[in-house]
Amino acid sequence: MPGRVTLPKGPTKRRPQTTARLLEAALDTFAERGFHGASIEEICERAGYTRGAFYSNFRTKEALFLALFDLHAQSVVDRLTQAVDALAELPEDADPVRAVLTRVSTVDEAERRWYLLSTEFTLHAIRRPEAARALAEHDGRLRAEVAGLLGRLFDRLGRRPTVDLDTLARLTTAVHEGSLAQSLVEPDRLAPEELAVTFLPPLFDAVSEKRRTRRARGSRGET
Amino acid sequence: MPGRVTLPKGPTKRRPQTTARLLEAALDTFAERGFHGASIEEICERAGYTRGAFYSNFRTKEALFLALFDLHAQSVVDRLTQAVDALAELPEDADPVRAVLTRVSTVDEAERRWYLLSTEFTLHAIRRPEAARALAEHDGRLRAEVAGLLGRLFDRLGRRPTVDLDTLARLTTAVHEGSLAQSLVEPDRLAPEELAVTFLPPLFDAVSEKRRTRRARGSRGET
DNA sequence: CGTATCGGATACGGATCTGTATCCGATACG
DNA sequence: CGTATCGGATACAGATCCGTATCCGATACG
Repeated sequence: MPGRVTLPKGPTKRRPQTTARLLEAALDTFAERGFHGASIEEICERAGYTRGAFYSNFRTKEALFLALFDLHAQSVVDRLTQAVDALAELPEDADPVRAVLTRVSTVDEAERRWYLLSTEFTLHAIRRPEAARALAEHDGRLRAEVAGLLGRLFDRLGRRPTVDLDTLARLTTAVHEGSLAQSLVEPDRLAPEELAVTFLPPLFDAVSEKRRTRRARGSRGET
Repeated sequence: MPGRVTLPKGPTKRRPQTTARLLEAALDTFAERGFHGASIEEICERAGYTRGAFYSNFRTKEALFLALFDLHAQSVVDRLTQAVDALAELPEDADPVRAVLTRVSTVDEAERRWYLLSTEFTLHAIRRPEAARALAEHDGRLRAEVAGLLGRLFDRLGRRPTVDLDTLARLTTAVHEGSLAQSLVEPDRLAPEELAVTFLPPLFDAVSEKRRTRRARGSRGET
């Protein structure tokens, strides 16, 4: 009884290639037309395949959508993790809050597409409790990451938060999403990082207190 | 040939009735299925008409969508205006911030539908610059209302804001929308007013200073 | 070199949906 | 009481789109 699970013998090399292209085309198309507005046909066309290829790789349009969401969700988490790591290597005198914010709130085309996609997924989830659970789970992971980042941030600032970090992460996310939306609607009226840069520092300050001068800095001990 | 513009003589009584029902059915349907997902046919069905009635009252599905948005957008402004007025009649010792917040962040079914609709409209606007202008204009009116409300709020608190009220209104909106989204995705994990109630008071405090005890309670504070 | 198998293309049936063009009943008005 | 006009229904033609069933070429492997 060897683990002969799913080891095909024929020509089994192109599959990931194809799925990848389909996913990419799907991202473009969903971003342009929205979930319902995007037809499977157009997605396949853009990817350079026919519908046969699609149904050979995904069961339904929704499955494709979920796969796409998972994929990019993961990339967001990664990006945030990088931000956390980068924080450690920041010069001691830099303003860590601003550093993180400007890093996080760049709005390139990818970010724009991702916003459209994830917002549409949120709408989808509000209507479908099952999808809502999946989304909540992902948001939870993301939020944990944000909370960790905030923890380190306070640490560096020599302050101790007086509120639940998870809840503060919720707020931060809300601000980020909300202001991203506004800056996408009025690209030349509102810089995407403006709200966060303006209000988060004083807020962070307001919901934390100066740490009783215990516990020295762990990682980098230079002045 | 004087200005005989649109003065029909025949049976001209039912029209507003019909449009109203169509609009209502459209709100339901858009909320359930989304813009693209909702078919004109279903909307008419729910309203108790056929497609003929629709095309007699609207030029296209998008026109219907716009009309619906305008209608409800206006109702939101009204609601906020009421909140401002109600503020004036609050007992002197009440916490005005909390009072306003709980009033604004009730999430009934109507609010839910409105969120779905306006968010979808936002997505639509991000893709269509023309729609974006319309949305920006409405958001502007709304924001002015919010800014006025904030102004009165600070006034009552005996504080003077140190930041631009318009920008602060942007932030408030962002928080409201963002946290509304989160509470709709996880209805039993996050109360819709929790983020606002938790963080806005300390933030408002942080971005304002105690007023130099001059100038009694007039009607409105200038810079 | 033959062949089993996999990836993807083609072909097809069926379901919607959209607009328009036309028709009918009801009402305001002379 | 007759009739012009309006509101809305019906009928129709065209356009997608979806999902499946089937077919074909290519490759890994014996």
